[in-house]
Amino acid sequence: MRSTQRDVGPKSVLGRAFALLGCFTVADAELSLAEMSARTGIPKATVHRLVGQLAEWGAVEQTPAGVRLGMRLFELGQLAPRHRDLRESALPHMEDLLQATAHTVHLAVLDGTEVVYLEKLTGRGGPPLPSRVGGRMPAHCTGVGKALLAFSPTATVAEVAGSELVRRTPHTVTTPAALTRELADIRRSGFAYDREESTPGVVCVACPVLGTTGDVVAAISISGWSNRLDTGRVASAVRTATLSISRQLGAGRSAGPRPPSGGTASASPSRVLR
Amino acid sequence: MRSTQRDVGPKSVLGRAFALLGCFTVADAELSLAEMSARTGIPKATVHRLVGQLAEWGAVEQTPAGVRLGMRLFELGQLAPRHRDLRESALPHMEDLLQATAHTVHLAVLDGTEVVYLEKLTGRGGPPLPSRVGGRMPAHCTGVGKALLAFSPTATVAEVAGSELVRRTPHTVTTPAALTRELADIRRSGFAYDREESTPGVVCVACPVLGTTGDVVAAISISGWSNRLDTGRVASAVRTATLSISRQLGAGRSAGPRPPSGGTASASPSRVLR
DNA sequence: TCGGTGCGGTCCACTCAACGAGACGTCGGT
DNA sequence: ACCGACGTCTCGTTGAGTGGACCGCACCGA
Repeated sequence: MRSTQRDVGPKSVLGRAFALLGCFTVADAELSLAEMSARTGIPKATVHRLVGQLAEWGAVEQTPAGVRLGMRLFELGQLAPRHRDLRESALPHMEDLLQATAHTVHLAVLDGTEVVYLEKLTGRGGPPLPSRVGGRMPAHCTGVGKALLAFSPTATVAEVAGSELVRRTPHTVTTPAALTRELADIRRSGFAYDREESTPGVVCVACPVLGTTGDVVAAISISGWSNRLDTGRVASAVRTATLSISRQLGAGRSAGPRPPSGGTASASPSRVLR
Repeated sequence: MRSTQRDVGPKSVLGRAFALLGCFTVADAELSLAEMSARTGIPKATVHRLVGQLAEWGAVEQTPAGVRLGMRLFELGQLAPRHRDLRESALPHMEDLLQATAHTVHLAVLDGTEVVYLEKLTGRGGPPLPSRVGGRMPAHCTGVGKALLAFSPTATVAEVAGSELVRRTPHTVTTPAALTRELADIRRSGFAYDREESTPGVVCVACPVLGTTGDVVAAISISGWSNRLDTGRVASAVRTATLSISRQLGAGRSAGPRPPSGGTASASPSRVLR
């Protein structure tokens, strides 16, 4: 056997450093130097030195048991504008939704062909969901993902349609044609549904959050057991929340409206969503 | 004038990269290459190259207007174990506190002589607070900070007492003696109060969250206007929440109880907090 | 008690990745 | 047309980074 690594990672210091940080996952919160060396293919002497520098700055912490991600990364991550501005505006409304419906509320943005969850308020007695703040899911099989795609530039949609549409449940949309059709529906109605497409027995409704220039910046959803959550009933609450947030986002400073660089798939998202 | 910089930053690539990332603050969410160069003292050609590498990995994003922190940092930051485990256990209880009292709820940990806020649920109509998720405050003038210090190893307390106790309001505790005295009170009662010591007109109650081995890992507080929040009334609710969280933390996997390496200031935190 | 094993940590001569002064094209303001 | 400020790119130089080898230690089964 030729060992499990063989990254022969990037030659740049930064590339190596990021490779080391990338070793950590939810399951592997704490690793030994030797393990990091094995995973990245970086010689242990180098790992030792790099980890030392990372620790000096607070990106990782050295514990008796090994190395783990440090607080400084968390602090820095919280400064990421895409996250900060949205969370600030959205959180109160998300809390309202949680109180009103008692179901799990998600806030997510699109990144490539995946969604990244920025916030998650878990409802009591809701289903265990694979989502996690800072976690990723394929866009095509989630409510938030479809809400985001429906109002995204055609290029973005094409990228997703061109990628493999992984089947996660029997109900997952797995053909580009079906996806395109559904996105058109979402554009018309303003609502995206996930009918047990990402997790069996779980449904959700999602609505897009529009920025000042009318482009999608995020999406919010409510999820719950398919037999206990009436998506039609809570849909308007979700839309109300997203509209409030969109309006609030206008108040934030923005470096002037950016030119609509890539034709949006819809005629005018703000029209149908008024 | 000799320019405002003069960092002559670390010679290591990582040091420079971190210096660049450190340029960003809440106020400066988006910077130009030239500005980053000026602030760090790194030649612009180097900044250009490093930012390119950082962007390649997603640590920063290059927009037409400049450079800003990227999503990848947020994602990584969410994996920091100290944050993740705590948030998972604490958030539901924090939501309960918010619903029950309608006041702002904080979750924070100690880092050096400062506290870092891990979570903040803002109550309706509460005072505008300087705290922010991922933000820092001096430990000696906040409720959470004192709750954390009271049950921290003596070395930690000494470090804080030895540092300058910045006066933030007329009520701020600014002498080591007064601080030590108050910490003893907190150890006895299990409650830490902030009586307009960090922000004028704002009070708060805080309780420590204990880990499996009985050492403090975090603190939770409720804050509000001094004339509208009866700290004595909500104190027991905070304690109940922190006790629940402490118990829940035991359920998480931990690499075996670590030996109590540094004598704790209190006789036995878990006794008084039972 | 003793060799084997895997760990974190250290050393040091080599070398190539990182460096940065400088040149260039392009804006936007005057 | 001029200027200044910016992002970008080039290229000869060099020292920061490298990694094979080694050390001391803790643990474990023989």
